[in-house]
Amino acid sequence: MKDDQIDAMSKILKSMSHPIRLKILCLLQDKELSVGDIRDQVETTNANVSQHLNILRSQGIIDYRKDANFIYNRITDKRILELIQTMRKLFCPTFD
Amino acid sequence: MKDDQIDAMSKILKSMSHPIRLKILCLLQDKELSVGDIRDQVETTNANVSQHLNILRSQGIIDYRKDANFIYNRITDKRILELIQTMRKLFCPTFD
DNA sequence: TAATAATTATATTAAAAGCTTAAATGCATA
DNA sequence: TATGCATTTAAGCTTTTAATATAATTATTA
Repeated sequence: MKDDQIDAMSKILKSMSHPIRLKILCLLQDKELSVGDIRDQVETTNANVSQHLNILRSQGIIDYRKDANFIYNRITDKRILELIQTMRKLFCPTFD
Repeated sequence: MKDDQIDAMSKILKSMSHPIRLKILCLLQDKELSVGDIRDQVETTNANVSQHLNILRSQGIIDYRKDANFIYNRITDKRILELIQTMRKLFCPTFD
């Protein structure tokens, strides 16, 4: 277990450890969503969602595609998909 | 996905997201260790290790047993064991 | 050009995270 | 009981950075 692996993993965990960002990641498990979609489910402002998305983007966790003046976000890193699924299985028994 | 489940999970992630604490959890995967053992592997002071252990204890992630004037720490929560194993599998390919 | 979606820039506030140092506790043994 | 070792706790300090609000800006469409 190398120290730089530890460091890399803790950065990822840290970026996932904010309630809003974790919720965003859960929402993006099975679909892509626009910033506005996310803002509706996570109750906050557009700018705030955008700022949180930037943090996740800078970690390479999520990506986006542009369509008209909408930005659709999705999880790029398959490892993150699996990690979140494991977490839901472990910590959210009923899985909803 | 309930909001309080999200909150609970983000607290756990946050407590795991410090390099020293994550390293401690990795070290405790397959064995129990005293505070001094941990201090040797994570290079810092006794007091600092103790403080990090307290954070993990307060989340119910680790537990300890006392033997003479040594305190042996171990991971109590089996979910944490599985979560870390998943993370190592995903993010540390060579798995060492 | 007007309207909508999203980003960026800026600032502010708070807080809180992390570490160091030193003192205190607990246990064992001489 | 006195000493030494392992650990914890307390206090303080520094820094930083985290999170959000607000307002301005970009980009796209119509």
